[in-house]
Amino acid sequence: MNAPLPDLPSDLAVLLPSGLHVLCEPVRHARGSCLFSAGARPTHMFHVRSGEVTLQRVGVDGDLIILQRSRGGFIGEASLLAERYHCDAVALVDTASIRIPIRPLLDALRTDAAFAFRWIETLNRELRRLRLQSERLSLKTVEARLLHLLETDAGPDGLPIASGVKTLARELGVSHEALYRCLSRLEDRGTVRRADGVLRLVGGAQAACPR
Amino acid sequence: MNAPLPDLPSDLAVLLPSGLHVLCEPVRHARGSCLFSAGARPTHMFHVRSGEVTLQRVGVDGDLIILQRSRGGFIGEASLLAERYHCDAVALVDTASIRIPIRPLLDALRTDAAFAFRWIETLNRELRRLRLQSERLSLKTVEARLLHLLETDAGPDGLPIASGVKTLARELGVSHEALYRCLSRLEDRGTVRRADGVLRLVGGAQAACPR
DNA sequence: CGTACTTTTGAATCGCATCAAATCTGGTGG
DNA sequence: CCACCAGATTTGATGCGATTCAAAAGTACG
Repeated sequence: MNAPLPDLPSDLAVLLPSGLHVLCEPVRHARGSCLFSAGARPTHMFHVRSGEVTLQRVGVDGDLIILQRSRGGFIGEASLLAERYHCDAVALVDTASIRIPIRPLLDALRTDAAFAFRWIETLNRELRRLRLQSERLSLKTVEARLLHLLETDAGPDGLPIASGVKTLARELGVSHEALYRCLSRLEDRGTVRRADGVLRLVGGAQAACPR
Repeated sequence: MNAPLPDLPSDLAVLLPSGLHVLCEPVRHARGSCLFSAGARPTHMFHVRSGEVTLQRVGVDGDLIILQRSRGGFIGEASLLAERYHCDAVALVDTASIRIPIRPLLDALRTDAAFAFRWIETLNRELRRLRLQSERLSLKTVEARLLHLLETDAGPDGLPIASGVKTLARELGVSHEALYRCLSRLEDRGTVRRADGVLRLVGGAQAACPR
């Protein structure tokens, strides 16, 4: 009975079949709140519009592992078919998302081949991103990992780090002290510039990195 | 014009629509040969039946990075929609696969919603596997990474390492020397047993690892 | 039998984790 | 407005684990 949302963003409007448009709901998440928690049964799929969300899990020793950081796009696509979430989704800053109920989403995927194909394209992008993350984590030094992230993940405006360097450190799988030291070294050397919440690679100094 | 293959394995026969069955071709790859190479245009999708294949890429410094190791299942799902392969697929041992031409596969995905949905399930499994790999690579010690791999990737018969420990080392993102040392330490301690090409965790000694 | 590769052990070095402490920051309440 | 607190940022010192280089022993294969 919702009125059609005039503000459903165009990327989502194109991706989703029109039957689902009316089921989309904008949601706001305060900094620190969970979009969902490990163990819960998935009922909604979230599409992050603004803000920042991490998928994280508490490791064996109580240390926090960041599986994914998202500043836009779907979060937890892999949970679409799962019985339970395998990790927490936490808003690191105030975040806006659009949520879609999973049941109708699944029904649409089962019956609408064109939509299913667009979803496959989405999943493929996600696969490539995860490949890059694995590649990044297999690098051995903090500097190499950071540069790899800047080369593969930063937009033309650089890499937003509104949620702080400590989060970035966990995403790179290093201690925040090591990352702070690496950052000032790179700044001294002029390779990287840091300004109000954005990291930027300076110059074409980018070490050639395939794709 | 091929005769229907009497030996199309049942998992593939169930996944693929019958129209594609006749297009499937068994292929054999000698140890060391490439199923495909970075830069080439994807024409076929490969499903590994036996043997072992890695997706690998040469890093900036000429070091080899293993993106994925497969002992069965599709290889390079993410390349289905790509213009070019982004990495090499190399047979580490003599390998048998079934290859399917991509064009008809894409056509089927576009029009057959049920098949597209089964493909989405396949991609979701792949996503979860890659998440586990990222989680593994964010662990800091060789021992933790190896145990994580054994807990998440080993079957009831243990983990086959027919292709050698050096490959395993690269998959874990560590030097082979470090892995050899770690292995003998774990064997001395009785945590792990190594026998003709198979690694096995001994006892219920598994450090509780979620999923 | 020789070649190529893997497996194994040793020793030196390096980078990072860790612990500790000081400074800076934004936000809250008196 | 100021005092205060929690968290982020920064710097320093220490130890550990992994990398790296080196070399020897084992193994498969032609």
